[in-house]
Amino acid sequence: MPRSTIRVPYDVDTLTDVALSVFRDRGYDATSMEHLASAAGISKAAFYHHIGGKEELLSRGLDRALSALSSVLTEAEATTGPAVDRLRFVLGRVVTLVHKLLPEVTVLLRTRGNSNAERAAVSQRRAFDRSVGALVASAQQQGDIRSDIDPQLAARLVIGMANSVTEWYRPKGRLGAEQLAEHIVTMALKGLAVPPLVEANLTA
Amino acid sequence: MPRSTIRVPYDVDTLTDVALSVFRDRGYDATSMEHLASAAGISKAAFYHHIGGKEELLSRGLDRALSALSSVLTEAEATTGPAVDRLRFVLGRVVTLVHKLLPEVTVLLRTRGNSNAERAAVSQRRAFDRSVGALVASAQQQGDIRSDIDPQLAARLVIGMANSVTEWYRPKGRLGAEQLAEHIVTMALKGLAVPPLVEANLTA
DNA sequence: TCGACTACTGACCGAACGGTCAGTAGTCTG
DNA sequence: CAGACTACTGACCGTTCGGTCAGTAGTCGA
Repeated sequence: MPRSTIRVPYDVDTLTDVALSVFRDRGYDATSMEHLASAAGISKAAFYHHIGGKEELLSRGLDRALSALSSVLTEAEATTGPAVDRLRFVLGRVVTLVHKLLPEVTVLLRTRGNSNAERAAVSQRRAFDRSVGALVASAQQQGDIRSDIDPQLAARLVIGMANSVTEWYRPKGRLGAEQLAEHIVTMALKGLAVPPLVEANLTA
Repeated sequence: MPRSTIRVPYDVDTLTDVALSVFRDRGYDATSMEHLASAAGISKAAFYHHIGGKEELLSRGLDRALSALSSVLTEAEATTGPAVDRLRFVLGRVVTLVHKLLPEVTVLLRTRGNSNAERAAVSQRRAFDRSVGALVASAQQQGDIRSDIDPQLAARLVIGMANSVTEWYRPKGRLGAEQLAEHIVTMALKGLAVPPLVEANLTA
């Protein structure tokens, strides 16, 4: 019976969770190490016993979000099949990811590039957007979505809609990740659908 | 011939412009008064000759964005006619407003409520979202858009898409406010359109 | 029971912050 | 050209920041 009583020591990941939650509420720059310490219920110095510094906490959060985001693009459903289906899959995954990693994604989206770590994160985020843009372009070439919009613009709008979930979503709410994803994917693909008239299947 | 040579003194509005532009780039909390001073080309103390403090600059920016936003709802096209048309109008206006007041809206959207002024701004923003939600609900009741989505959710997604422009738009780009608005309004209303089958005009 | 180790604390450090102030250079009025 | 006024500067203030450090309480294996 090792850890019988109440004391459960903190570890790096748990403290990162605490920090990201506070970052999401107050913003990274407005959060002091004292805020984090009191949120965790320990002293500021105890925090430094586990982590290297404030920026490390940010980096860990950015890494979590970015690695989850980039792994979406390597999944089988994102690399095979018609581009529309791949786009549908990626967009749905982005929504569930925003839902599962709310603090991490929120912090990522609000990063302004004030340090090297932040700049690297911003450029990785842009790379992801470009990948989705390429997916939109493919779907356009395959005639499955409208071509009267710049693919990069369409990608940004659709991703922006998915990301906007971070602005209002509260985990306590009764809206689950799957329903949320379905609504957003539906809105996006209906918004990009080819005009529902006769010409669709005759051009190719 | 009063002001013949080079010296043009700063005024409050111009310094607010400078400040909001830096706030947009670095974030409010990561911006020091020294940053603002050097961006304006004057000393920090000179800044304080014109303004009361850092938070006043933020408040002025929030006021600009919020008053422009709320005035949209009082315009004639937003208060008369079918709810879909009013929704279309409001959404288009939001996009052109984001375009015209980029720094102000960006700062508003990133406000986390860390002071009384910020908290007031956040609640005004929420009130605007609710108004758009009510507009969506009316359009649903009038049968002009899909009813299989919560009106508040639809409003948030559509506004989130419009707001996401702040994340990537650069004034230097060749995409104008009107084209941008048209694309976003089109995406949003196609995404919310009633299913394009036979039943649409027969129910009422 | 002892020494080693882990998790932690309170007191403290230099730097950077928002903000102030005494003074000055230039300009406009009479 | 005197006096008042506006726009501004550099030096400075108290506070808060991220981060450090010497020490301590509790827990472990031997």
